[in-house]
Amino acid sequence: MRDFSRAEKALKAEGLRITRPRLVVYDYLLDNKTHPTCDQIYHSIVNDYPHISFSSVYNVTEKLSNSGLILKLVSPCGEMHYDSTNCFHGHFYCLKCSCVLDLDLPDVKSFYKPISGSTTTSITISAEGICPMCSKNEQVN
Amino acid sequence: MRDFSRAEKALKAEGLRITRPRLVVYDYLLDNKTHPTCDQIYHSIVNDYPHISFSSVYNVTEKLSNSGLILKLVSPCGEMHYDSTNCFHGHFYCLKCSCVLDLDLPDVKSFYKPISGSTTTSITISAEGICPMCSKNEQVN
DNA sequence: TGGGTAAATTATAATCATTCTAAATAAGCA
DNA sequence: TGCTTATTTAGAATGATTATAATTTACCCA
Ligand SMILES: [Mn+2]
Ligand SMILES: [Mn+2]
Ligand SMILES: [Zn+2]
Ligand SMILES: [Zn+2]
Repeated sequence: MRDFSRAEKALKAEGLRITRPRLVVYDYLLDNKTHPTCDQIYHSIVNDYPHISFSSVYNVTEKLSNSGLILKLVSPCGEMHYDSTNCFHGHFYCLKCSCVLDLDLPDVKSFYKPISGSTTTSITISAEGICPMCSKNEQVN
Repeated sequence: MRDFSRAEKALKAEGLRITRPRLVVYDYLLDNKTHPTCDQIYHSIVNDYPHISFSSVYNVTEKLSNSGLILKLVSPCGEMHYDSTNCFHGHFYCLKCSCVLDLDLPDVKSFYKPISGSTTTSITISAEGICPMCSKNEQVN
């Protein structure tokens, strides 16, 4: 059994009920900064927690992202990835292996000018291309 | 019958075959800067061109975006929108009415530092929130 | 100008990530 | 401990997009 204390603390701080699916999914995201999809989360945790359902992974990621504990990212092909690093940063999407990498970016508010009369909830900066690993493999082939 | 000369010229310049679906879809996008989805494009043009198929709208937008004539945008909920303004600019996605608005942004290359060893194909900057129209309507209610 | 050929279109079926539904279960409070 | 309500769960449904395969068309060349 893993130590879920960090996940538990964060859930409590948000006033969310402590449940096994939430602990397992959130702890997985805290430990794995790979920006997984729900499918990847499910398959990564189902061995250690056989009773978890696909539905719960979807429900939990939805709840956690609505509460702001995690980020919900949409890839260039429209698939949803989740990220427990919830402070502002950009993402690089590899067109070959579909991996998602973090980008360090300067403060975005310095140049963002909202449309007059609009309210902005979030800003996203992303890039797509070929990741270092795939670039290396291409040279070999 | 509309004047498709601008669309035809651009298709020729890209070495693409001139077909009715391509002319109709591309001309529609040149005239309507609303960032429509394939579904919206189809329903907007089907009255004037009853023989067009859904498949063709998907095929044409795919072909035009692969050739660079149009941009393919992915919304925060993962749906694809198309834009005949193919130079760099950002987009604002309204969470209420799902409209997509253009954002003027400074040159992005000034602050983007690619991950070492990676190749970048494109950079995207987007914001989400409530558009001016929806903000105004909210005040009334 | 009229085939020939590869490309594009079309209708339809298939895919598949995500959402919905409703019954069973469990968290948290008194 | 028991109550109330939120959460979980399995399974079905959804819907945007993609795949398939037959028909049609663009356009090159003789
Ligand atoms: Mn990240
Ligand atoms: Mn635009
Ligand atoms: Zn890669
Ligand atoms: Zn709006």
